[in-house]
Amino acid sequence: MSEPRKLEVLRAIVEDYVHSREPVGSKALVERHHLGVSSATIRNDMAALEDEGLITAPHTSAGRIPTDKGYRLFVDQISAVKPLSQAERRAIQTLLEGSEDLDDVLERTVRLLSQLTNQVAVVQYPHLSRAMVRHIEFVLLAPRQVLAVLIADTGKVEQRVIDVGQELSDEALAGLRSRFLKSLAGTPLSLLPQALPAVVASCEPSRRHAAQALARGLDALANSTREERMVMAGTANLARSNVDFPLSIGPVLEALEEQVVMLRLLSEMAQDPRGVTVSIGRENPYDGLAEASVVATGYGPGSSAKVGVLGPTRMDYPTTMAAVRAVARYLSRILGP
Amino acid sequence: MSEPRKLEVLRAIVEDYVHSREPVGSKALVERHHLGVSSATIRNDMAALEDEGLITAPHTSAGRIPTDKGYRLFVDQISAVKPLSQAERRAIQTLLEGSEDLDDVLERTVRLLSQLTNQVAVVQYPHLSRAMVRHIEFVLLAPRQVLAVLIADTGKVEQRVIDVGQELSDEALAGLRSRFLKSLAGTPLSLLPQALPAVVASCEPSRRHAAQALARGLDALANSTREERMVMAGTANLARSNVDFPLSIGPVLEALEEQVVMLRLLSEMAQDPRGVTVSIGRENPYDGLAEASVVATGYGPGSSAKVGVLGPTRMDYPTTMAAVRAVARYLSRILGP
DNA sequence: GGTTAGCACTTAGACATGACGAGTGCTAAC
DNA sequence: GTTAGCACTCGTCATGTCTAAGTGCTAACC
Repeated sequence: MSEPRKLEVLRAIVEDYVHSREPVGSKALVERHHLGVSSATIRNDMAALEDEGLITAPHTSAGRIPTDKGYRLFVDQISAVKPLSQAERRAIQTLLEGSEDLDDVLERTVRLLSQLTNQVAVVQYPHLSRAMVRHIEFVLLAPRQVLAVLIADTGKVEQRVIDVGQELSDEALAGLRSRFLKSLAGTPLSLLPQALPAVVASCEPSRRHAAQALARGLDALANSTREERMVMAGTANLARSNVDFPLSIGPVLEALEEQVVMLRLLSEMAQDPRGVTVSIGRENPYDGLAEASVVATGYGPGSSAKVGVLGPTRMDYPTTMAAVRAVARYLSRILGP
Repeated sequence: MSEPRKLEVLRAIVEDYVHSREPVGSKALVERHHLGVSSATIRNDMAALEDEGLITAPHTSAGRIPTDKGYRLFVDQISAVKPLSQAERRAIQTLLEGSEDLDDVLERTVRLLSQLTNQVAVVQYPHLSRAMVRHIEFVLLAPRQVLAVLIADTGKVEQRVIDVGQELSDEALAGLRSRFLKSLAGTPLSLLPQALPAVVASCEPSRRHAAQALARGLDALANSTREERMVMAGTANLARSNVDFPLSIGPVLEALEEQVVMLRLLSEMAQDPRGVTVSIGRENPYDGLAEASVVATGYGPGSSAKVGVLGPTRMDYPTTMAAVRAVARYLSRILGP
């Protein structure tokens, strides 16, 4: 029993099953792929694959379907990269280049990716770490309430209402604003936590309290909110393939709606700097996604933010991986310097 | 055959069907509701109701289920307002009061509403019309690119990148900014289109071109983007009741994802200033929602923005309507002056 | 040793059959 | 206008049978 042929059989099973959604038997296999051996031989190979836990039979006399482990092996060792068609590349390029706003870019990206893959696409807001403070604005909403706006040189704008704990005049606030702005303009957002105390210390003691509150607010602005958000598209694709989620797509929709779940999942996926990462079925930490796979990769500076696709474990991995990788590349290029 | 009893029968059918999801027969009806007449009489009434197109029988020997028209009559004439429980009222109040940001308020609102009704909740961003310009900021991203930020007194922040068509120095831009700001601060956003030309005219001729571009940008900021967006929650509830969408929930998800469809639907729903509006099944202009109903109402200034709930036609209208109305009221109060 | 052919065995799924029950419509009596 | 009674219609469920697909195993083959 040759080891290479066994892998070839696994590959054929995965491909056929992904294509037909039906358990694939030994006979159909030798017909569709010219393996050069008889169905009986394939049966032996299949029995071996089943012993290794790579495939399984839904019932005694049905064909085999891949297990999570089988998909894993397929993805890791067997599948070949499937380059995108010229048309697809062009579609990516033209669609993404027409956008201006960051929101706009991300929105177009998910739509594109979900159409390309016929799955659910998600993209995380890019991390701010390398961005620098371009501008800071404080607006007095009420005597004690200040709207703080932080504008980064990447064109990203963050806002938050802050209760400063003491009454401030417009003039006082303007003074604070110029002090903050002078000290912090050009500071990388990642260094804000270190830089803020000095600014607070330089303020007049009578306004120290308000300055403290504002500093805390800015700190939070830099680190939280947006990068903890994501955009999503293509949930309707889940319903189309509802055969693939026997238990109903409810839990999957719940996971998608609980953005926290998705974000943790994306950030926990092993960092493979060279390519896309795949999380298959029960490998997912969240139970609702036991029948789903996530294909994701990083983009942007340091590949820190993630873009990816979610679909049934029975998914066309090579194509999906290619699409995710290509989209991430274009995305990096557009958002890049 | 008494007319009032016929309506009573329709009411009973709707209520039982909503509760049990099963066609309801004449016998079960007299048992569950003490109507004081025999099942045969009910049968006569039912036959009459069927003739009028208010109920229908899925097959010869099954009970009856309401038609869209039947639901319509039920909603318009029969259903009694079902006040929320004390606990629910408190839940609304505490949950919504803890929020600061507008985004935050809307997000909490949809979550709350979807939990309250076990349906999909949507809320449209409030219209800006009455908001006033609080602050304007221009940031030079590149020699010709300006990031314009418009801050309204409602705490809303809008941003956009504008190509000004000519090179600007930081100083020049600061000059434009202060000119815009001085003229426009306090202007209602709805009056921006009229106010902007005067500002442009007051600028130095050499910067007229840039000022024009900036004005166009601000105009767009005030009128577009956000109020054309909506927030949504509870899509997972669709899957739970997938029995109610025989054709699969795919088309419904598509409609929800195409925000344009939902926004048009919401805005086209007849403006009943005194209460919530209901659009039932095939009354919806969009085919994918032929088995769905939308319960919505306006909120905020002029009740111009909409908040609502989407679910199967087989839905508990009285409760849903009460929840939507209550949430809209709290929302108006919080966002109010 | 690996490969093949053949055959007995298992099982899901499709189909027919019949009993049952829920529900209707109609008619005649009240 | 209401009621009781009865014949009739269907959907559902349980049962049984048959077929096609596919396996596992054994014995022969190279």
